[in-house]
Amino acid sequence: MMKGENTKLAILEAGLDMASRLGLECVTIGALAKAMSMSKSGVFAHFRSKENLQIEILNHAGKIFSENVVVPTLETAAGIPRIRALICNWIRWGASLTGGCFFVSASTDFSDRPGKVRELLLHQQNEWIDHLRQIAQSAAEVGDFRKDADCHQFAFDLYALILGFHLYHKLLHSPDTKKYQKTALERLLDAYK
Amino acid sequence: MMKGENTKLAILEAGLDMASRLGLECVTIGALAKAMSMSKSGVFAHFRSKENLQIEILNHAGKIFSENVVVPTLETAAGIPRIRALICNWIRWGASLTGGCFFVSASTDFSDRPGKVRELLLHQQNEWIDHLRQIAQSAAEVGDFRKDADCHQFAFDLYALILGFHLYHKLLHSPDTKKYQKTALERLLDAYK
DNA sequence: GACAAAAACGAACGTTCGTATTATTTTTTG
DNA sequence: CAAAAAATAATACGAACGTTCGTTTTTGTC
Repeated sequence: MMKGENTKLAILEAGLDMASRLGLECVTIGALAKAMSMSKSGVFAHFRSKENLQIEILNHAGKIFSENVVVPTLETAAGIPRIRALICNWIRWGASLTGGCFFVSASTDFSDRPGKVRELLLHQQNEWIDHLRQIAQSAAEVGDFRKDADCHQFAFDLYALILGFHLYHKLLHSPDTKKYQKTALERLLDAYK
Repeated sequence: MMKGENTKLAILEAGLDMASRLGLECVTIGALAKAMSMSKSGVFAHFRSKENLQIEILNHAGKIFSENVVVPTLETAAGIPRIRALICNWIRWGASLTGGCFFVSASTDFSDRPGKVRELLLHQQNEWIDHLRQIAQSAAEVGDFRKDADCHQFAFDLYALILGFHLYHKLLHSPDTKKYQKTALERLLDAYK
């Protein structure tokens, strides 16, 4: 009753990392079992289907992401400081997984795979983007951004910046990635002041 | 000698589209055979290994991409017009495949899959980014950009913009994607003038 | 320590994966 | 039109896929 929850969590942890590397679709129950030194059926029993496993990985990732990236920024002053904190946390989150940000992999992986997994991912991504919009909104309210700043546009701009960082960092291994990201962020913030 | 080349090209065409949807790793010889109404072994014979198939899809995509996206812009005046033409062509290229830009899928798919495929992809992406840098360079030379514009930075900025467009368009199906992209592009170009 | 519940296991199911070998068709060429 | 060559199909292989089942081990409770 207790043991079960622990191993399940450990499986999700391993599954999340594997998904960050190979994509959510390529997380295999057999490989997961091998990584956990468990039997295939032992792993399977926790989820009862692969779709369920994917959904639980998605939810687990969302929980961690919220706790480690989003929530801590609420202790930072609203406005530009909070935006900076969010980017900082996001980079740390990406670095905590072998394959980088799990949601970037999952998003490209499932953009053409209809089903419950895709629907949940879509919901999570919309929430994330809405959060980006909200922090822009509060930046406008505290005077860090113009009053008439287009916050939807800002969410797009910031997410694009993040995706660029991810590609340069994870595929190209460009040593200047951080510099590019910083420069782009400063220019972006300036544009909304 | 003739027939073979034709069917091989048709297979690559189908494989490219499948890869844009499911990712290059999930392009399966069996599924490809079904899509072509051929036998598995008939498809296999053209490539002799899956890794070869992936490499040939990658090269085929690179050829089409060069012909349809990069080369045509050389007829446009160097500078900002050429940059606009490139974005325009890139969007059309993305729309020509069911799953959107093949290289976006492939890049996230293979960023953690060592091997020849990843090496080739990396080479292609570096070439692409260098091309982005070059068109910024020529924009600086014709006076559309500042003389001291950081062209490496511009390549990063523009690619990030493209990735943002891809996500908004392909996963979120946001109806405002085009608007966001246009606004971001104008601001980006302004920043380098 | 007994006992029920929970968790993990091992074996097997049918299917699909990539690949190899062998046969048959189709196309090109002399 | 037949011979040579190329292209496709047929068949089979071992491995891995997700899943099911029945059994065994481990765990928490009285």
